[in-house]
Amino acid sequence: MSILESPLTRKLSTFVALGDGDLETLARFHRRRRSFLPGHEMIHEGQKEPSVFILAKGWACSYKLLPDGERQIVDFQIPGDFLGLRSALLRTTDHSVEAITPIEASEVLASDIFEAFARAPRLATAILWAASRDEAVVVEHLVDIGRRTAEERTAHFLLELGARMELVGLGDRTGFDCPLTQYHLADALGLSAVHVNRVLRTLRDDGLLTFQKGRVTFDDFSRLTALAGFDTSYLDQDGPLLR
Amino acid sequence: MSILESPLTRKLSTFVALGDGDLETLARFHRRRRSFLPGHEMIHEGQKEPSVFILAKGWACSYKLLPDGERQIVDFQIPGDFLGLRSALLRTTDHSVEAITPIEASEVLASDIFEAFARAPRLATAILWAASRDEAVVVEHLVDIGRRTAEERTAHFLLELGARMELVGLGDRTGFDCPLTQYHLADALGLSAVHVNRVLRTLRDDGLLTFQKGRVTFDDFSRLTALAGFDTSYLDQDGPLLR
DNA sequence: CGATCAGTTGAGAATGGTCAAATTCGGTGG
DNA sequence: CCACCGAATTTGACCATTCTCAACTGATCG
Repeated sequence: MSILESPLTRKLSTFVALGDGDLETLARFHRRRRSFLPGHEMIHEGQKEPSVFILAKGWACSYKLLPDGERQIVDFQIPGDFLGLRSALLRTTDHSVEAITPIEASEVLASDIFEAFARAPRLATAILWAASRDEAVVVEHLVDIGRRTAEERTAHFLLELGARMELVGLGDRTGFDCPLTQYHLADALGLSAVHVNRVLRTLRDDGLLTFQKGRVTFDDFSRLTALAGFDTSYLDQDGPLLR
Repeated sequence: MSILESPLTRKLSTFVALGDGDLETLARFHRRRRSFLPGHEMIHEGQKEPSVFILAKGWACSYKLLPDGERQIVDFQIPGDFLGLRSALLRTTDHSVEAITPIEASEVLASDIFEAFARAPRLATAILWAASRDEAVVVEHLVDIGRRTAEERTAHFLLELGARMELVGLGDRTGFDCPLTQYHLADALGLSAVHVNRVLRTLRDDGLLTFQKGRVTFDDFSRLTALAGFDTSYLDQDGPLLR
């Protein structure tokens, strides 16, 4: 795959048009190709040397574990997303990242990123934009868990994933392929797996959304966005690409 | 107050020792002093021109409102914190910020920050560190709401605020002055104000923590941290300043 | 063909919400 | 100094969302 069609390039281009120098620097990020199997813990909480990856293929999740063994999934990462970027500057990594599917990723050294900041300011801005957007996603996730009912929350979260998949060309408003289990959803949404199951059932029975056999189908997109109160503006992705 | 004793300088110095050039650039951030009264909405969700402030005195909160009028507070800002930094690169601001107490702050232009990146790379790194730390705080807040019980959550949240206050010289492990109402806490913790009241009561009755008359008192710091499972490492503040 | 893992369903319990009514407390004006 | 006001806090009674435990189904895989 050429750098021009990579999910990350596609995503960053939503924000700024990248020049040849930017693309060249970006290509240099992709020299250390690595593969991981499902379940592999790519980044460990407490790690002293930060690792940063760019996800090219597959899904991962970042999470924190509590003393009692409970898990909170902070976010899922899809192609084009950075893994571990936030911890690049912290002296110890504050979360873990696990491969959900088989993964192909590029390992990036923190020093490569800092060099890029000096060499390709346009690209640097785009990377900071991606980081800001990732944080906006986490903030909206916080709102999901804090103030939305289980149904609104589930609908909102899956709509967001759909919008993010669409941005990298892996989905549209009919739905997207989704390798998550109901346990993953439960740990992300702060619910029990049993309750997630019941919520998915009522959403399906109401003709709103189907989560089955590795695919999320938006059965009634407009009623679903209304139920969830979903407004894409926080994703800041209605840019050059879409308009 | 000299730039050397400002809460922000104190905080950033935890991460790197700033040189004269850095301090000079930092001083230049403080040219536009502004004051706000309690309740004033300093930053509005949906705003097209981003505003960034550095908080010198007082407390603020960043939040999002839902269609049904419910509010989720994302974070409280205390002296030394940035307001609106995350939105500096997004094309429309994704949250609002309101003054809780009377506030003194410096307004910073996004362009000033970018200039600083070119001119004072050490300072730039420190600012990115502060932004990463802010995000780590939001992530831990997500864990609070998603996977901790109301009591653990309340204890953890107040312990975190205490640690942050300590970093800027406004608190210690006996407690800190805190202008929040129980409604603020409720909107931050994803609980009802009534339940927050009950939780605070049991924490007080158990001799763990007192939240009263504008002050949070840690009555039994070690039992409290044990209950909350509080580990400061995500705050990444055990740096030059403290050891 | 067992074993394992994801998904389903039911019943009862618990955490936290809602509604409504005090009570306290810091001001403010008389 | 005192009466009063509004905001914040407190408490009780009842309700509902969500959890836990437990059992059962169905698909996949060596």
